[in-house]
Amino acid sequence: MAESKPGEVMEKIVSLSKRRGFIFQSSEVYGGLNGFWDYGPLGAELKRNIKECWWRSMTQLRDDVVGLEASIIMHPRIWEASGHTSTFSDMMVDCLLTKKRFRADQVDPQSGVVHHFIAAVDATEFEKLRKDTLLQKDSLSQTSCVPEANKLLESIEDVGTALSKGFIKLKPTVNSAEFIEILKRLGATSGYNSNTDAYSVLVPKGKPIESAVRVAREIYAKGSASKPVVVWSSAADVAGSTRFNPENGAPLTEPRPFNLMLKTYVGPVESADNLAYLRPETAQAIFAQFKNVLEVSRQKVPFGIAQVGKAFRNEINPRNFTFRSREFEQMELEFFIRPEEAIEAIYGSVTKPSAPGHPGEPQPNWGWQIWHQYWVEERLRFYENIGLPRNSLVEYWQQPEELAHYARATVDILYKFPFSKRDEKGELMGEELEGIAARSDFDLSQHQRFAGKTMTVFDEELKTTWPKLSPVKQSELRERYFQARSKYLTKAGEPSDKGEKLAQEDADLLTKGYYVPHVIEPSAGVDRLALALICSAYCEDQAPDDKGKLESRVVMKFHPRIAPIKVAVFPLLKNKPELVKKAKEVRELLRPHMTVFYDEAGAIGRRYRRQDEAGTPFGVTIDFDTLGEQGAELKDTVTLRERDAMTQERVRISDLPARLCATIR
RNA sequence: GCGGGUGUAGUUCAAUGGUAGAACGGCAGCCUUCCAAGCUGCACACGUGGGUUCGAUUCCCAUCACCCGCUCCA
Repeated sequence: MAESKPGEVMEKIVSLSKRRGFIFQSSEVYGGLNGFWDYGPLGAELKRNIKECWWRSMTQLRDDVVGLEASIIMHPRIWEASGHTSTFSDMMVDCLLTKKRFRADQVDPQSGVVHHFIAAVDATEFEKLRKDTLLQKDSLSQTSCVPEANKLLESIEDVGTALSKGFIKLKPTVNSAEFIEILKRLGATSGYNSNTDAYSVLVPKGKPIESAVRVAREIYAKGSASKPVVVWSSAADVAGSTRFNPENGAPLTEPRPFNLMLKTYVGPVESADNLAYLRPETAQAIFAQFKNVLEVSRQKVPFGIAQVGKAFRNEINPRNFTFRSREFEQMELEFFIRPEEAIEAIYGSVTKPSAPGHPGEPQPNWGWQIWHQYWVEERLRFYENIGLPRNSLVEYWQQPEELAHYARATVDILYKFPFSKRDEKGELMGEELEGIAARSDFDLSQHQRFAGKTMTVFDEELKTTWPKLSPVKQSELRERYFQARSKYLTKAGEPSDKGEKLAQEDADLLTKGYYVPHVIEPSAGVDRLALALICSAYCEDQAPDDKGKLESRVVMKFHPRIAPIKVAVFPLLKNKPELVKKAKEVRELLRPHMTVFYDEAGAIGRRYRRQDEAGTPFGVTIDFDTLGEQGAELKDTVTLRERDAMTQERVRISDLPARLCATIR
């Protein structure tokens, strides 16, 4: 990473992304669309490589994980079961003064006196109006506003001190709606400026009206009037109101639904019956298809289901280039494990983590904690394997208060993006690339309840082991499992008698070898990873020009495994047909094995530099030696140029495929 | 969602109330025996919509987008 100012690095990366065809703004010719991005030729290759690396390491190189590719639109009930419908459609209110946002159901009810304000006038203008009216000034009479202005002032109690108090009180006989009408007419005919919005402010009982006036003036001051004099109309006692900000008594907006799922309609009719959502995460499809996959894959718990696919969230505030987008791609694994009661029944004990770091090859008696640790370490290895240095990553253990209610533990893997916040020591804190969550049996249990279909697995080993346990052990394990199920059902909102009954049934099932598996979920963002790899690869260094003078060079130091183009093939000169012919032969030789880019335009140094910006790790140049002009021993050898060190090496053409394939796999 | 800033070729930047230049990049050609050489030619831009004006890329308003700070991030 180049040592520039933080904002500048990001700007350079954004501009290079466009210049070289990594990332474009979506719908750019129409002015763009907030939160959506497209990948150009190099970006598309980069993303493919990321996904392929992930897929290979998660499924093809393992025995215990299989794949799934589910539809983006699923049954709406899935999102009820997962909790997305309710949490995504919370009613939210905003404080009109501080703009702070609250969940409507979490505002503490307040009691006290509500002061109603119906308008505000600018202090300077009000004073001018008052004087002009008293003096019957021309400016008013010319627009025949005198009667209006007179009527306005007559409606007010104690006009003289209104300015110093900061508020106007209407005479009890005055109709406030008529007063507003006069204000508006004055504004329309003479340009007299006022704000006719109404606000109410709550103050505790016994507090003077001035404290309400102060809050009201601040609210009006955010509008047109810089020094507002507010118009007070009435006050009333209230009890248990949730319409005011508990912190300052300022009014809150009407509760507004706040749904972060993108909606669509299935079928041609836009009715509530047809409402569907674009999935906000890919994980739920895995849970919903759990039984089908289990049935056909000949897998047994512990095993996992992996999926790569698009997801959509109607983010409030897309930010930081592609980092927070409304359409994005996820790579998720749901790894199903036995509940600890089953492990203990079968193996006598449960293995827990004993030391930090990778715990090694999975063992059948591993408990959820060690499985969780295993996946954290596996994922860190993955990132290092595709070129993110360990010191650019942060392993962050979520604090208990940060955990989602169903999660037992979550580790975030963060990458230190240039736009990351810094801690008090000035170190980049990092932004989330992936979360590895231990989610207990929450998800499958939810779908079991909502769909009314069993999500249990049958464990032959458990069934045969259980009868051999001592009655004491049996009842201990059964009780623990009952308690766990009972806790879940209570949290899920089942009435206590029904919850108790269901938990007893679950506990009975355990003794017969059935249980709902628990799950460890490593969930990563493809686009975030692509951005991290681009940021990590970006590098400015010095390279000599053809006269040996050092010039700055931009080079994308992608790991060969994920580099969009693996090798570029150049004839040294393009006007020598023998060189061109040979170079094209080399291109065809390599093409079946990797992405190859052929370039014959311009000087050779220029072509190297072009590939440096694309992040192509290798350049192969065909020269006159290749043709055998310097003798037979150099015939059919080429220059292999390495991107980062710019070193050159003489390599036999026949050795090239194996040589290059070794580095890109 | 709030506040501030910015929108001119692919990129980075100029200039201007009378419809725009450069550098680099791109393409084509010539040349060129290993790190952005040279020469010739070509293509490409005032984010969008209103308003003011005889005339707007320029001034005003709105909108969209991007950046920064807050807010939010199940």
